[in-house]
Amino acid sequence: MKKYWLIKSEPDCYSIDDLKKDKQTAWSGVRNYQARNFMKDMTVGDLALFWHSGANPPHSAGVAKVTKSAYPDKTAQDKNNDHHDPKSTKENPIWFNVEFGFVEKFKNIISLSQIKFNPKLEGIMVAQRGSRLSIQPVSKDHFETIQKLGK
DNA sequence: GCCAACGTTGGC
DNA sequence: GCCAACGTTGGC
Repeated sequence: MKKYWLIKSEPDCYSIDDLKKDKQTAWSGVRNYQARNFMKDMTVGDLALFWHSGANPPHSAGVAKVTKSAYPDKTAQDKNNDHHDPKSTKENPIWFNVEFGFVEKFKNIISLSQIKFNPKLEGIMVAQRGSRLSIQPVSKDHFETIQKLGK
C-alpha cells in the first residue's frame, strides 16, 4: 500500500525547483536514526510533501515520489563530504538514503500557519511544537488535503 | 545506565 | 539572532 511522507529541505540548500530541474535526486546526508528508519520504510511509488524549512514563511512547495528504495548513503563514507561519519563503513553502513523524483510544484504554496489554521489538518506532525524531524510520515487524508490546496 | 553538557534544527 | 525542543556524547 502506498504511504505518504513529508521531507524537509532548506531551499537554499535544495529546493523543489532543484528537484524539478534534476528530475530525480538522492536524499543523502540524513543523520538522524528516526528519519533513517522512515526512509527504510519507504517503497517505490510512495509520495512525499516537499517542505521548505527556514523559508519565510515555512511551507510545503510540492510533491515528490520515491523512485528508489533505501540503500547505503555513500556520503557517510566520503571523508571529504560534510556529512561524513567515520562510524559508517562499507561493511557496516549506518546511514541510508532513498531517491526522490519530481511530481509537481504547487501553484499555491501551503504555509505552516495555513496548516495550523486548517481543522482538517489537525494532528499533522509538522505543525506540532518542536517537530524537528526531517522526514515524517503523513496520513493519506492530510496528504491529499494539502495536495488539493496546492493545486 | 544516568545525566549534564553540548550541538543542531527550525520557527519566530 | 533568539531560544525551545530534543538528539547525541561522554564522564562517572
